[in-house]
This record gives sequence, C-alpha cells and structure tokens, in this order.
Amino acid sequence: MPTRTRTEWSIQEVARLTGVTSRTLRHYDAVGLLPPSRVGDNGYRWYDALTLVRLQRVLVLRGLGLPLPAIARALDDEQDTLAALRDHLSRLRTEQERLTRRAASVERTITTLEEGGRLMAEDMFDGFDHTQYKEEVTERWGEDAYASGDRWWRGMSPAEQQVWQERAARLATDWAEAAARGVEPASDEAQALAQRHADWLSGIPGTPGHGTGRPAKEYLVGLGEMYVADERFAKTYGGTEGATFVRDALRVYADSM
Amino acid sequence: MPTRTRTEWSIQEVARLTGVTSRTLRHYDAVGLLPPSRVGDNGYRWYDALTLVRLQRVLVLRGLGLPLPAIARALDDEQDTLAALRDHLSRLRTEQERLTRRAASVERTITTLEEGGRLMAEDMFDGFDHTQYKEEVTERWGEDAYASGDRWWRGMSPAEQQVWQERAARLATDWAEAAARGVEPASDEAQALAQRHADWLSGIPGTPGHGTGRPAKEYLVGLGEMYVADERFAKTYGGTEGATFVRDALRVYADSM
DNA sequence: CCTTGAGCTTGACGTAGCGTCAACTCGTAG
DNA sequence: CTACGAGTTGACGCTACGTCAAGCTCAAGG
Repeated sequence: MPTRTRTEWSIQEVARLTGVTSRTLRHYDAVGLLPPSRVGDNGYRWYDALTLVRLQRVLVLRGLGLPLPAIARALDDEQDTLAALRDHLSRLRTEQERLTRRAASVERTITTLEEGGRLMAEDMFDGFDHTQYKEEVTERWGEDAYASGDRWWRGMSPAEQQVWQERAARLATDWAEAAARGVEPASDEAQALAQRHADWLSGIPGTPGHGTGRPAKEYLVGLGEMYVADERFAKTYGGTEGATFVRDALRVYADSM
Repeated sequence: MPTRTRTEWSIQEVARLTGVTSRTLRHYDAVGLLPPSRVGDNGYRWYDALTLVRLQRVLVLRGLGLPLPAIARALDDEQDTLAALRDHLSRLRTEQERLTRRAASVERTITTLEEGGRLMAEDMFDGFDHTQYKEEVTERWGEDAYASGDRWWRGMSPAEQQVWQERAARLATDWAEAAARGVEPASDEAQALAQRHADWLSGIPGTPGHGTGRPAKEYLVGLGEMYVADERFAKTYGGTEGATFVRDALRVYADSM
C-alpha cells in the first residue's frame, strides 16, 4: 500500500520542504502575506497544498528581490505581477548605475591615496570657486572684492582653509549629484542646495552683500550665468547640464528672496 | 575691519555648513564617530576647525558607501583607510554581480509571464528530476521503482504536483546558487542542502530506502554521480561544476549518515 | 500517571543610519 | 515677563527576519 500524500503540513514540515525557517513563516503570517490555511485550537499553524503554492510564488518573487509589500500586492492581483516586476526592474537598473558610479569613485579615491594624495572630496577646487580666478573677479566685481577675499583667505589657518575647501567641494558634488538625478530646479531639494550655496557665498568677504547675511540677488543670478558660460566652472558642477541646473535653481532662489 | 574667522560653531551652524542634519551629528556623537570638540555646561555641542576636517573625511567616506564602523576604523588609523577602501571595492563588485544576475532573472521572468507562462522558479523541471526519465530509473533501480514512482505522481492533484515541482526547482536553484558562491561541500550550508535533498527524495515512493524516512546511502552517492555524468541533470544544478558540488556534498552527507 | 523531549506558541530585542515627533531647557530680544 | 529660536535627551519607526526566552502541547517510554 503506497503512502498517501499528505494534505496538511506543520510549520516545521513546511520549513524543511521549502528551505525557509519557521520564523520566516510566522513573520509572513504576522504581516498578512501568508496566513496558514488552518490554525488549530492550540494555536498550531497548518498549511495545505494551495497555501504551499502561494508560498512558492512568494519565494520566487522574494528571490527576485521584491519587497514583501510588493509581493503581497502582486499575488493578490495577478495583473499586478507584471507591473511590479517591471517597476522592480527599473529600480534595479538605477541601483546598478549607482553602484557602478560608486565603484568608480572608490577606485579613483584609492588611486589618489596611493599616489600620496590626501582624503578629500572628488573634483576638489584648488582654491575656492570663482574667487580663485583673479581676473574674473576683478573684471566682474572690482579690484576691492578680490583683494578683500584674498586677504581673508590668507588670514586663515590651513585647517580652516581645508574646511572651506571641502565645504565648497561637497557643495559642488551635491549639486552635480542632484543634477544627475534629474531633480527639478524649483524643488525643495534644489532650493535647499541654493540656500547652502548662498550661505557659503555670504561667508566670503568681498562678496556683494557680505555682512547682510546673504549675497545680493543679482550677484547670485550673475554667478549662475557665469557657471554656465565658463567651462572651468561648468566642469565643477558636472558639465553644462549640471551648471544649467545650478543656474536655474539659483535664479528661482534669488527670485524668492 | 574684516569679519574674524570663527573658531567654533554650533551644531546648527555645522549642519548648514556641511549640508547634514543636526540629528546626524548627534548620531555620530552617540556612536563615537565624531564627538564635538567641546560640550558646554548646558550640554550644547561645539565644533572647531579640526573637528570639521574630521567631519569632512567622514562625509567623503560615507559618500563612497562605507558603513560607519568602517569609517571610524579608517579615520583612527590612516593606514587602514586604503585597506578599508579596497575591501569596500571588492564588496561593491560582488554586489554589482548580484544585481546584474538579479536583473537578468527579473527580465527572464517578465518575458516568461508575457508569453503566457506561469510564475515559477527558473529552470523548472518538466517533471520531477530523475524520476521523469523512465529508462534511467528502470535501468539503475529496476522496473518496480519507476512504476511505483509513476503511480504516486499520477495519484496527486495538480496543486500537489505543483508543490512538488516547485520544491524540486527551488532545491535545484538553491544548489546552483550555493555552487556559484563557492560554498564548500562539507560546510554546514551545503550539508543543510543535502539534508533537504535527502528529505525530498525520501518522499518519493520507489526510492530505495523509502519508508525508512531517508534514502539509502549508496542511492544518494549513485545519484550524485549520475548528476555529474548526465548532461540533463548537470544542467539542472548549474552545469558540471554545480553538479560536482552537489555530488561532493551528497557524498559527505552520505558518509555521515 | 509522570516524565521527557521535540515541536509549537507568543513576546521582545537587535540590526543601519538616521527621520521624525515629543517634551523640556537655554538664551536673547522685545 | 514673555515669546521664540536653538539646543537637549529620549523613544519609536523602517526591512525582514535571527535569536533567545518562557511557557504550552503532544506522543512515547518507564
């Protein structure tokens, strides 16, 4: 007489059958993803063949990396499965790009360190943004502005200078990263960056508006145009698109001042 | 008179300077990553230029994706920075591969579903492993074994059959995945898989040892050899390397029975 | 009938890196 | 004196469970 096929399995049996832990099964019950087909008077969980089929599907989707809530939605409506997978795939692609960029950054940093460089943000400025270009500054905002900024810069200790440099560098990379992500110039995030940019500028003596706690409106707008027009600045903000994004964000910010 | 450069900043000022939130700074203090240079009698945190330099480095490394404990170690010993980055880079590469494979799986699954397929583990068996090949089974373990397995299979409902199919499929993918990760055949993980494999086999009538709760030793070893020798089975476990891994793990398991 | 032991139950904490209240205190300007 | 902005210390939330801990259930053995 052949062994009759079971119609119900205990939680441990299911665990051994599928290779998951009983803790996981209890978790799936707790979050409503996979309630047992029957719960005994003693609280024991029992699973039937249909429930196991559902579990298999859960495990397939989990293996593809979908979060549990997405799995729940996908299973409750077969229609949603494809949509969920497509959505998931696009997120995977995004994540892939991020990883690739990050790995490249780490590699560059390693190379820099190996060559005796110090640990600092990528694409560091040699000095501090526009103020490093004497002719640019004097031409646009006068001799006094440059002299004043230069004196201020020389008056700082190396540690203080480094703080300023890194601050400028991080601001630049944050701009570039936001631009790469396609953030809107008028968004809260971009405006927060513009705010930081203005704060940063207002700390530099010689800046039009310095002492008022914030730079002059037309100074901000003019700077934005310069970032776009001048290769050297555009590079800092991630090329022409990046600089354009910065300019637009700064203009919006200036308009709301 | 030019503005004197500050020598100390409050937590909010630092937050604005660097673009992080004050909550983050408190967190870094709490975990010992970046204690303020001074704490007032009132509990206020104050940061000086040197502390800010350390913060910059923290942010650079964080931007590269290092976990906070690794950042702490790297900063406390400059020597460790390079090692930490190289270590991190290798993890990034591994993660990249995983993502690539995962994305490919999702794509295949989407394609399968679009073509009207059902949601199941990849590389599904048409039937259930070796028992699907009549001549193989009868030649090696006799006519009765096949007939008995076949009757058992036909006697199940479609839902029950699907449970069995998926169970076999997941076991196979778990084997293949472990093999790809370079798991040792004698490791706990591989032996747990062997255990699952034995459990699975022992549920099939006709299996030598069926009824005793576990398959016969020489049956397990023989199966392992067959997986390696026969293309059709090797493919199931991820090619020749995968099948070899399964065979070795099964042999170790059988020896310890 | 009692004990053992395997199997089951329900909590509850830990994980990484903060975001987000909540409830208070501090310090300065009006 | 009071309001308000800035600071403080908790403490919970998030993802998907792993890992005890304490106690109940059930079938087998003495």
